[in-house]
Amino acid sequence: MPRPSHADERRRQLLPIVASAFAELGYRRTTTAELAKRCKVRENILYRLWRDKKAMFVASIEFVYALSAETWRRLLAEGGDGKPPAERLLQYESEHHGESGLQRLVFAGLSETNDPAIHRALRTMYRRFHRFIGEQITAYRDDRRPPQPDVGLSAWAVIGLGTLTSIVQELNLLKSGERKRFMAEVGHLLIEGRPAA
Amino acid sequence: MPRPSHADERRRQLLPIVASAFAELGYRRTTTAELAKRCKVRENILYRLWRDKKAMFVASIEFVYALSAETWRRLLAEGGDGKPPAERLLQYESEHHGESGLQRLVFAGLSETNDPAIHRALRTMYRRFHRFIGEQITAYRDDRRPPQPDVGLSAWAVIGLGTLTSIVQELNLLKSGERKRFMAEVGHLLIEGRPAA
DNA sequence: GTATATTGTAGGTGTGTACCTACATAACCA
DNA sequence: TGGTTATGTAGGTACACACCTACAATATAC
Repeated sequence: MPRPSHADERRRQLLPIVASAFAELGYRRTTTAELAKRCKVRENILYRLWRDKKAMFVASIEFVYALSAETWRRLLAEGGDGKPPAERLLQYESEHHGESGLQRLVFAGLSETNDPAIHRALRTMYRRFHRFIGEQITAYRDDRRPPQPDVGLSAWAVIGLGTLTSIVQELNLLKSGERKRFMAEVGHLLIEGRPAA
Repeated sequence: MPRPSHADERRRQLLPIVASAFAELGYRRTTTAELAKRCKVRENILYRLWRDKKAMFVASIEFVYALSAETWRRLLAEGGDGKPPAERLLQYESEHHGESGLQRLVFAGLSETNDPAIHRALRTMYRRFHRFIGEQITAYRDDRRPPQPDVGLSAWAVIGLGTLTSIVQELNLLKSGERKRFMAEVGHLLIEGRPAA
């Protein structure tokens, strides 16, 4: 029998490179030639690992989200000297926002394609994202002080907060310190239902 | 003397068509050929009105924002049977969100280009947007009930709310009714600093 | 009417790009 | 060792796209 295929492993090796290219350049400007160059392989090797460019993009979305979620889970698991988990998440994101490139992939997927497969991938990603945030908010909340806004709505709003933060960062609309304050104060308001002290 | 130039008027005629094409297709997929077709002119006529494709895009951003702001101003001016202005704005947007295509232009500008002129145009647009929303929130607030969150932060958060709503709509993540409720409840929380009754 | 500049038409051109074909090489299993 | 198949190399193709050139037509001011 012939050689066994190491395609899965190869995909795992190259996906981070592919994803970061898409996040940096968007969908259209990320040419398959550029991808090949960054991966240090020939184009048609990429085409042996994924059916087409679209499939590379979809895989990138899934990869980047999985990576982010994993990072957050680790952060939350490492035990937080008393601080509430959702607040730690927000603080972490206010310092590392944009690093994963997730938002840039979303913008690219929304504006550069009308592809149903890509939209499906984004939808699935957002649903997972929303559920994850919702779980953190629920875990964080203190039942003793209602009224608090609906968890589902809060979770969407927190995601929107992240999206806007990423735009604000991209366009240099707020300095780093202001951005952190924005994230912390509005985040608190959305989660707790009242302004921070 | 020769014929006078009607270029300004021509630009005003064509800009709505150009802008809606960019909003619908993004930057890259909006080819100059497609623009010409929709405008029912030859390509090089567009190139006589704007230096290049980038200039057409920048003009579109300015046009669409000006149009939105004008719509909101008219809405607020027409006197609102007792309702507070910011709430009417939010309600209006929850019903008409996405119609202007402003958010799609932002996504396109952010993901499909790295052009400084385009980023400058987006930055200016956001600053105006932020100031406008801030003014509405200030006008709306009731001084008798502190504590309320910082107006500047609230205004950014409201913009973020709009952005997320547009993504949610694009991806069909919430039904229309849920989207409206989201906009109303979170908007209230952001502006007033406490959940709606 | 005529000179002059604005409009409109027709057709490139050079480049970029997704994806493919043909073939050489090397790893694996019997 | 030999047969089979994964992996790598080199080059190509068909098309799409931003932008340009050359020229005809037409509207205005005198």
